Amino acid sequence: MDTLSSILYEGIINNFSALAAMDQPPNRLSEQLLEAIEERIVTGEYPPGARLDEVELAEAFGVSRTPIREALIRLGSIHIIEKMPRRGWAIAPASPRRLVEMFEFMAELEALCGGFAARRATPFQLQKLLAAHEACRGVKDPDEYYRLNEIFHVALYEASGNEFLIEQTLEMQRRARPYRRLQLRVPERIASSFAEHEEIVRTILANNAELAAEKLRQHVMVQGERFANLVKSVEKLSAADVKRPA
Amino acid sequence: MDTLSSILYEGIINNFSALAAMDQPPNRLSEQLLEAIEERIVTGEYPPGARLDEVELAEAFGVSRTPIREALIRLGSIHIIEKMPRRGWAIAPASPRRLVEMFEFMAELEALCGGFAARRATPFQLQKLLAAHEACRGVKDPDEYYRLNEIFHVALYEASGNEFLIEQTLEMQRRARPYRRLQLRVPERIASSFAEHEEIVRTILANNAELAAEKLRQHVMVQGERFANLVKSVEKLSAADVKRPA
DNA sequence: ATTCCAATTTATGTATACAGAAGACATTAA
DNA sequence: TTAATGTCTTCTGTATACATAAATTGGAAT
Repeated sequence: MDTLSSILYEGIINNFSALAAMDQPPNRLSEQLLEAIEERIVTGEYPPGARLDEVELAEAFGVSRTPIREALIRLGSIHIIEKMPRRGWAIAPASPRRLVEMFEFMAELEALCGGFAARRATPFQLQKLLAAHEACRGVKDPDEYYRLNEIFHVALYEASGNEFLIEQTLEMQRRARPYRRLQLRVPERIASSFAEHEEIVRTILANNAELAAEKLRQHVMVQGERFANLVKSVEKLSAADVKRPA
Repeated sequence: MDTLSSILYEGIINNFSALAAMDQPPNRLSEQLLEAIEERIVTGEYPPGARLDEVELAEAFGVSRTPIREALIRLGSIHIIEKMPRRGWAIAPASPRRLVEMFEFMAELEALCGGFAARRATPFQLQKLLAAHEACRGVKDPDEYYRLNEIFHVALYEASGNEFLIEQTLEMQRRARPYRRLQLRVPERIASSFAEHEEIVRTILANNAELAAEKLRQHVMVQGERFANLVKSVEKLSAADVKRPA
């Protein structure tokens, strides 16, 4: 399906000599497995409630249980899956409620970044933010805009000047990304998104922390516009695919 | 030292037959190792910056690398330790700046919880919050107050009603714990802390989200009162204890 | 003497083997 | 027919063995 899967598939064929050798800078078969499994969870290939059997997964990916275990443990640590006693791992149901809470939290983190940025951003950071914003101007292609949009947001985080906050927000962004994928990226949204960015940048440049925070909260949550859709789709997905919650 | 260590020690002596058999309901040697290692980190036995070598730990606890690895991976997932490429695991070193950023972030999370609690807490949650607050009344012993204080704050998180936020804040609390150790807990602080709690609870009960958030920000950051001390001591500590940053 | 290359050692990730406990299934007895 | 007990199979956790990549050290050459 994606490059990751094909790499892994390649690995199976080559009995992993290729994969093991391929390991560029970032080693970690388990890392790739983590992402692969996360991907499958998010796409619904492994639906909420489904069991994740170590042996099955190991066979499916053509690896031993060890890296699978590692990946599962890490997925468990970020609460994407849960371990039931003697029942193995299961995908934590991504309830609509949880998604809302997650995005609400994300919105607050971004608001925090915006507020800090308005108060403390250095000229250099503001310059980068502005540049990232300008790079979005006139972009029509949704995928391209999506990419540049992420860069803009990262620039915003960095303008907060709090390394710790930046790390945390980046991680949240990563965690939320799988679910964002479900969102329809309609072209009409691009214009309004860009307009909101514009306002946000202005507000930050004007050192209006409160307003910047509020605008960012709105901006992230406006995804709630299509959020209803997202939640609905997940709801259907859950209702349809769950075999038995048992 | 603690029961956990002694259990593990017992296990070493008995070549783990005892331990393996002891495994009441919650098996998991790795779980115990996780707690044991975290304990040692929190108490400062493994200070910030220290390396955690898999084989050393395995030998120290008399177990194989596997459960140690599992524990380390989990500690890494919650950012209590970090894995440096080819340098093994290490307890995240705490520069004064990073500590400030961390507590600032923590303060914002708590403020968030407080704000949400003021807006949405259920009567039951408020009741629990109030109970946790009352439990602190009149407590003189710093350690005991510290313990009850944590319970109060957890009750606050839970009153936010956002599961995701709760998880995140609890994780941050856990993450910050190793560094809190450095704080001097002076008895005089107890009274003012309690008074602040009192105000916070009142404000939340009055549904004043903005003010509750602000008071919590202050409350957590007042640790900044002794924060200067903390930072200073860490600064000295860093200067003195670090062998070579390499 | 300094630098570069090679070789040996160490560390880290993965595979596999093993053990113990829990659950399931079947058989027997009441 | 149902319940209980015993066995067998499966599953999960831990240990160990192995392979590879990186780092360090030593030697040689410039």
